[in-house]
Amino acid sequence: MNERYDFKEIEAKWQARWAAENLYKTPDFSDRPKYYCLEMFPYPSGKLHMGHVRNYSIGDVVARFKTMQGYHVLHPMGWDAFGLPAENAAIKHGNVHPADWTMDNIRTMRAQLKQLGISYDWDREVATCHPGYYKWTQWLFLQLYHKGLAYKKKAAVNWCPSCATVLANEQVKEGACERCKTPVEKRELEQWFFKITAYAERLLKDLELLKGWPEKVKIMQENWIGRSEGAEIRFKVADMDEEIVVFTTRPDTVFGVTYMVLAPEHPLVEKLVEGKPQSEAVRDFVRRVRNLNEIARTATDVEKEGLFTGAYCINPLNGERVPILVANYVLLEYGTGAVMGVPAHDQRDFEFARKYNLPIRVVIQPPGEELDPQTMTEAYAGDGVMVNSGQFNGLSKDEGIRAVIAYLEEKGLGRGQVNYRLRDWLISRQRYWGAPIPIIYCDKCGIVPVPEEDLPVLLPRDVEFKPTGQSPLADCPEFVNTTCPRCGGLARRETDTMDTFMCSSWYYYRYTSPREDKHPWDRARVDYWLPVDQYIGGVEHAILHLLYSRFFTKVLYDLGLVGIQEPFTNLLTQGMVLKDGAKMSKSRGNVVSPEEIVAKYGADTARLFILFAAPPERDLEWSDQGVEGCYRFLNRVWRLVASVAGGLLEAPPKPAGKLVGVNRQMHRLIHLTIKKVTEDIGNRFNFNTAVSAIMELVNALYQYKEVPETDRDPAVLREGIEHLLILLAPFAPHITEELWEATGHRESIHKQPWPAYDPEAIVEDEITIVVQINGRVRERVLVPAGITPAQMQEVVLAQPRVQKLVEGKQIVKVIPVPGKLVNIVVK
RNA sequence: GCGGGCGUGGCGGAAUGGCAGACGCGCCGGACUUAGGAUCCGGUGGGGCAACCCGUGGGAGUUCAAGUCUCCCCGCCCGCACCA
Repeated sequence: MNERYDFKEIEAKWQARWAAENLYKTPDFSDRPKYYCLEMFPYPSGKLHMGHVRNYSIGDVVARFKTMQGYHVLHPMGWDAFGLPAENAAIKHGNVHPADWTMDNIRTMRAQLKQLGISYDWDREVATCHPGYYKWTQWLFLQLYHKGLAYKKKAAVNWCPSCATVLANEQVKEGACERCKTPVEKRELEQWFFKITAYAERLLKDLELLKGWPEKVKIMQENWIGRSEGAEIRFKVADMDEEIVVFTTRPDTVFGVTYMVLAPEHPLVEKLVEGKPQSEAVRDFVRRVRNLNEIARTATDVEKEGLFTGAYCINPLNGERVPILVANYVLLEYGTGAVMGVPAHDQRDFEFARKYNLPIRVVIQPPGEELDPQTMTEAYAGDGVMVNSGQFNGLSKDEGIRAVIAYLEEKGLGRGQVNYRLRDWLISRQRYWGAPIPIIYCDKCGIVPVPEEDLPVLLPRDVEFKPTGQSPLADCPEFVNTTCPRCGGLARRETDTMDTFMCSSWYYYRYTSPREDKHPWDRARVDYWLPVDQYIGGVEHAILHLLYSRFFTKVLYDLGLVGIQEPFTNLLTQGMVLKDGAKMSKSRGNVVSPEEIVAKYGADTARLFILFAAPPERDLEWSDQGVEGCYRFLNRVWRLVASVAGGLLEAPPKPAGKLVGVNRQMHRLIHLTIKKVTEDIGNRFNFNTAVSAIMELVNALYQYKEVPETDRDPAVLREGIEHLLILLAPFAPHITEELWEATGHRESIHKQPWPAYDPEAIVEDEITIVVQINGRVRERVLVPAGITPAQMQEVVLAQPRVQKLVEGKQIVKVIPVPGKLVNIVVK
């Protein structure tokens, strides 16, 4: 065999052979237990970046490992292929069509994935921009529509002026567009929504089922859903036939209400100020606040500002007249857009009241303390006893909450209420490169869904991509003009397309039957493969994609289309790939391209480094020298195996009889390594320590090779080399396959069963135990392995060195830890 | 502000409450060599000639024993952010 490790030749050779032999093709069903290993599919942005390489290397180790363990593994790949960058490229360069741009990128990135040697079943590849796929995205939209879960409404929505489209709440980070960081604006638009809020409680509750998800992701979703319990209370407006409904988590403090605040956009504001001397000032204020963008509007450090409307409302519990104000700190979108002001027991109300000299009334007295509104420096939100609250005096906070709610319900003044921060999912996008929303508007019949047999509603190819703020499809008469499916009259198509998160909310079902054309998927196959056993991807999708996918799955369950309630049993969120302590980015100029690394060192080195440099959840610091180290290691493996490849298979596959000395030690290490690598991959996904165990095995095999041939057992050497290759195979599939062949094996290493360690092999006759005196290591003793704690103690105390050290001291206690150490406590 | 995570050699990182620093990088020394930035072997937390002592962000505590558990503090990272 070749003296040199020629990765270029080897990797090309095996990639071609694997493809020719369909090594990674997955039959639809099998008697073996199934395992669905899925990595988040990429947006085809151009070329792979290191984050992709990390994601897919991790997934590949898991898929290969599970396959070798005997599972029937589904490991597919596809493309989240609709989206803005394609369209932006078309706008920028003029002559490139988003479809062509996308397909070019897919070709490039598919080739790159193949170069990495990832074990995908490419026959199952899907692309969300393919009509055969988005037909079913549209079909699913219709199912939601028929179920009343897709609806159109006019609302103040997040508008990104740079992307020239609306965004879902989830796509707004710190008041700015998640994609381009442009501050978002509010626009009143009529848009399509999915009623995800109808599933808020289930999405929250079922987080408990997700035992295999990181706590962090579950907490983020929990916070995002933002459940809070309280009450809705109705305040009558004085001298007017109107009422203001507030949501509060503290109905026990209603007697402490000293004012009422409305959001500037609250629909009642105009009515309240009409004809009042305050009207102009209030209108000015509302206008000013509305013109601010989200960042300026919602930053916490913004000074609270408010104005009196001139109107009053009536506290339903004590009949008091309280002034109604408008203020910038009240949000229309949350609760009812109105807040009762209880300065004594809410910090925001407290600050606001101090600023505007509004009265502060204590209605909860903390234990062992007397709150005085004059001297208070902050609101008291804790538990205590109700005071100044009429019939409720003397109750605790929690008793008060229950009692007030009961009273409100009895008198018809309000009711207990659960509120969520989660809003409905806005799915309309004023862009071209997405799945058209399958809806037709007819002057006679109104909103008419496209009949299922007319799907897909195809995207027209020739469209002008001007970013005008409305969908480019609106300027395409051939697309817009149609006939009403109901009355046959002239009608217009919906021109907005769907949020691409809709496309990615169901792709993991499609992989099971990617070319099915009568249904979105084959039910038997979905029932067989789903849920995904292991999902792997970046934590940036903790809310967006993962929440939407959970929502979709629950809807599909309710529609009877799937039999599962949660799509992803186990989730692994991989850390970022950093260079010089920062995320790789073009603007920072610290990008390392996978292409260059693969060209210089090969795919096996690239994969190995990425898996070795850090555990998968943690951020990974890129190191060129670290890559060199992994390359050196593979060369070392190459030379080791090359030096013994010749007659390796002439030895028996495993040693027979009782082994002694170096042979026994080597045999033992082989099995310890099998144990460690199996546990590190299988139980904890600690690939870095698995690799280091394999490195130790290689170091030991080098030593063993130097042992004179007369003292060496060729069966042990064979066992060591073969297991080294098998254990390394999921990490470095090409070099191990080549060496496997070079040592005389006929069948692919990737079809070999994962080895089990022999418990007999790892037992020891003698062990070294540590002797501590007052917790400090003072001696080591070699003892028989089966020694009892009492014997351990005896042996240790008999050691001359121990006797010397405890001489003249009193032994207070001796603690033997079986098989490990003995600690002697002396005074 | 709230929630979560992290802090260990020169660096990436190992350590079911039981020998801190596995493995790799870097560095130092040696071997081979005309030469090597290839390869192989050895060394490598700090102090001390040594016995020993000191060391896991800082401080306290629990324990025979703490990187690991508890409390307080400091620093960095991530998420949410006036959510009533």
